[in-house]
Amino acid sequence: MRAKASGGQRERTFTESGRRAQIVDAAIEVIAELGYARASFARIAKRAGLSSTGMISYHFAGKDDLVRACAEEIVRVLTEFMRPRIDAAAGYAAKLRAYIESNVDIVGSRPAHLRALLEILNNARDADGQVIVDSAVVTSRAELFATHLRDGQRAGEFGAFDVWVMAHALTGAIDAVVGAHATGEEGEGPARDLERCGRELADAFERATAPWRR
Amino acid sequence: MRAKASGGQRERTFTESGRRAQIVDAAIEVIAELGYARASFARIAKRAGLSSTGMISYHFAGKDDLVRACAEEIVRVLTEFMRPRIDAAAGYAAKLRAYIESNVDIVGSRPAHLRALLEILNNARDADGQVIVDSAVVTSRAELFATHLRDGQRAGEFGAFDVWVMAHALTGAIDAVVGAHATGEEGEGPARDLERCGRELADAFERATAPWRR
Amino acid sequence: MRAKASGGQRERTFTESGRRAQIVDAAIEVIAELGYARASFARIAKRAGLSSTGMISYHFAGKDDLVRACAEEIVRVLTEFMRPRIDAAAGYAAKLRAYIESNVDIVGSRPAHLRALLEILNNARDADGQVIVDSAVVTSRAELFATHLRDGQRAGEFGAFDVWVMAHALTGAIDAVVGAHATGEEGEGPARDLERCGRELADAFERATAPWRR
Amino acid sequence: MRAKASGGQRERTFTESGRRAQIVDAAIEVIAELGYARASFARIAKRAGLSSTGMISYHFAGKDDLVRACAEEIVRVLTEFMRPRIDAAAGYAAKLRAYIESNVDIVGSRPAHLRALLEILNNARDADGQVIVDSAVVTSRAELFATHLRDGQRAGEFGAFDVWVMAHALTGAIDAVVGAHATGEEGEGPARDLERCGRELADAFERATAPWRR
DNA sequence: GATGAATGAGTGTTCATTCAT
DNA sequence: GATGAATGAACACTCATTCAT
Repeated sequence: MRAKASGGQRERTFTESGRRAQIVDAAIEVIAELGYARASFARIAKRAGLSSTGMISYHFAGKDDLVRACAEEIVRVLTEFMRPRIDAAAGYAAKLRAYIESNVDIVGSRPAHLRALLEILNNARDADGQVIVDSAVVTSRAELFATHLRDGQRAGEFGAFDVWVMAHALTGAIDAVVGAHATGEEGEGPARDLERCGRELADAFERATAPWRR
Repeated sequence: MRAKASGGQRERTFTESGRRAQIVDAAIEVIAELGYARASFARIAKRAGLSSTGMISYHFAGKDDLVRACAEEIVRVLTEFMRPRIDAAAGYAAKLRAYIESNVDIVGSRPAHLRALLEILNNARDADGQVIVDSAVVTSRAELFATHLRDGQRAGEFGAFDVWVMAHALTGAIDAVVGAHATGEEGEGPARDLERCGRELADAFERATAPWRR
Repeated sequence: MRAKASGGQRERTFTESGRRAQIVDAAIEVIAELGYARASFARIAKRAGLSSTGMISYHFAGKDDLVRACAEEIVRVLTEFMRPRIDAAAGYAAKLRAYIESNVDIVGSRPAHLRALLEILNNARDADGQVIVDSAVVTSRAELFATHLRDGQRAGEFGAFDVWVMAHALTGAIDAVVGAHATGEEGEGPARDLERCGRELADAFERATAPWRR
Repeated sequence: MRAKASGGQRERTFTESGRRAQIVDAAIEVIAELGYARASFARIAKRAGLSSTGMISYHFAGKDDLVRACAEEIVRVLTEFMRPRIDAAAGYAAKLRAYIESNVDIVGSRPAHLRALLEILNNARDADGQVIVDSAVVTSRAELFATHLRDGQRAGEFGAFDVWVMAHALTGAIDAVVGAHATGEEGEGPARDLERCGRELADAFERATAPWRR
């Protein structure tokens, strides 16, 4: 009787897709604003203009399912934002810079999506304490980096560092800078605009990854 | 009837200190294992071998107080581990390397402490959604970095990067590498030992921060 | 997911109104019987035939909200009982008598409502120790008296007493007589029926308020 | 081993009496300030400068016992304050006036004692919901009034009212005026000083009780 | 399809009281 | 005499989920 199980490939009616999208959007907003722990069905339903939480349970198999749907939607939106800029760049180093800069820039146009994604990646666990979306999203991001870095090394555009370490350092650094900026903590010094932050970060990793004589 | 408020300066009896320490240790373990959101008083009490959650409330003014006590204990332990190595290093660059390497190494000897600290920093908020331990710990970490980097720049050991961005990139990168290693996700390639990860990460930031010709 | 906040103007379904009324009735009974302090959600739920206290929280925003709803319901019932008799009386003195007598009589038909109201007025405070329903009910009662007395003085039906003192004396006297009668304490002497008590009290205040030569 | 059972006639050592008195004083203050429901052993112990609530349980058989001791102490103090003024008055009517006026005046010199007494009378119940101090204190007050009024009637100083009703009206009126004044609610008009309130109230009951032609 | 009332386990916290020391 | 750690029940309240309608 129930649709549920977002992993399934059942086709969805328009209204169901509409409701699902509406709920996912509301959930993303609430998670971004209140954090994962405080993002209850009740608050999400209120934000979505729904009269009861039952509606959410009706459309999603459970909280895990909803969270996964949110993560997928966020990744879709972020990718859509970053893809063109990365594609436009020529060469591994340039693509890496495009990735970093666009990832940082995104905090300006989609701050909620980014905050929500970080919340989900850091906190979402199922009843057994297992991470919910990690393998589907974050690993792929790091692995994607790793692949890119390895390819760039082979092409001679990068130096001889450990790609696994560098890939994770990269994701962590981006998230931290973005997070610190999003929470308004800008420290002393000249007002920090996003573009400059992105450029600085890209500069740092350019130096870290550039070929060098060992 | 307890002075509670960890900030207080009331002297504590031996038994009370013992119980507090016991509870803090249990809380750190539970937070590390189950994540902050699932670390309830009930679970912490069970882990500590306590008969009721009331006992925790008896020794701590509230969850916030317990969490702060955990953070302080973790920082104390981590500092104790890292301090000698950092002090032994001579020069800004060497000290930075010592910090990074010892911070990564620590995941081997105190994995729970590190995981718990990250959980707390990322998730612990009070009823109003305000971060609980940030200013006392994480900001000071980034600010400490920023100060170190700025001093190093003046001494000519570092290049002309933005210290705010670099400091946050540094903390984020360390936490990400450490976190990825702690969760057992080691990707492909040769088995990654911690020391090598620390060295690689230190290498990367050495290149990123080294003086260069603009 | 309920609009809650009894002040809200959301329309309610039939079932919801029913449940709310049912809970309010149970709460009034429990407060009257056990006193405000002992009127916990658990006891109210049991009295209302509900399976859990969560149900009460579902229909009311909190204990304060429930208590306010109780006070409103009680005032509604009491007003319904007294209004016709007061309206039927002609002149300030006669209306005062009608108020006092009907207020005392009501203890016969709605003893729980009266006891509960007194309990609420005397004890209901929020977390900060602020009175919950005072301004809405009890003050208005004393103020209403004061206005009535002042108008009666201007019309020459009452003497030259201080209206503030008299108004509070009036409310206090009514509540005390009603309370003493409700708790079954009737002292010695002939069995005291309610009507006679009301008449005696009205007589006393008639003498106290009647015009006199200073 | 334990002293306890305040009703008992065991002689007490000096320190024990001292501790008891100290606890009773603290309890009276806390009840007056926070209300009966919020006056927990923990708060009373803190106010008394005690390190644990165990101390209270050691000296009193339970909360009921402590509350009874408080009521007795309050009545003792109030009586001490009022007795001389009442004794000095000659005649039933004059004594009644002295009682009312001194009772109102007392709010100026012992506001906490009065508030605490009202809190106890209105709220203190044992586990079965039975009033704790009523028979010992409040009834005696009303009964004392009733006796006084009856004697005055026989002496021809009072009219032919029902003494039970008048006695309770009197206690209720005094408590209400005193309570309203103590909570700062003074309404409009000229600043209301206590003496004037007492005089007004005494005037009102003088008129209500004075002999009249039926 | 959709609703919203209902559930029961769970949250942190406070409570009066006990008891070994 | 006195202490303070410990207890366990109770508190109001939130949670994700279910189910008759």
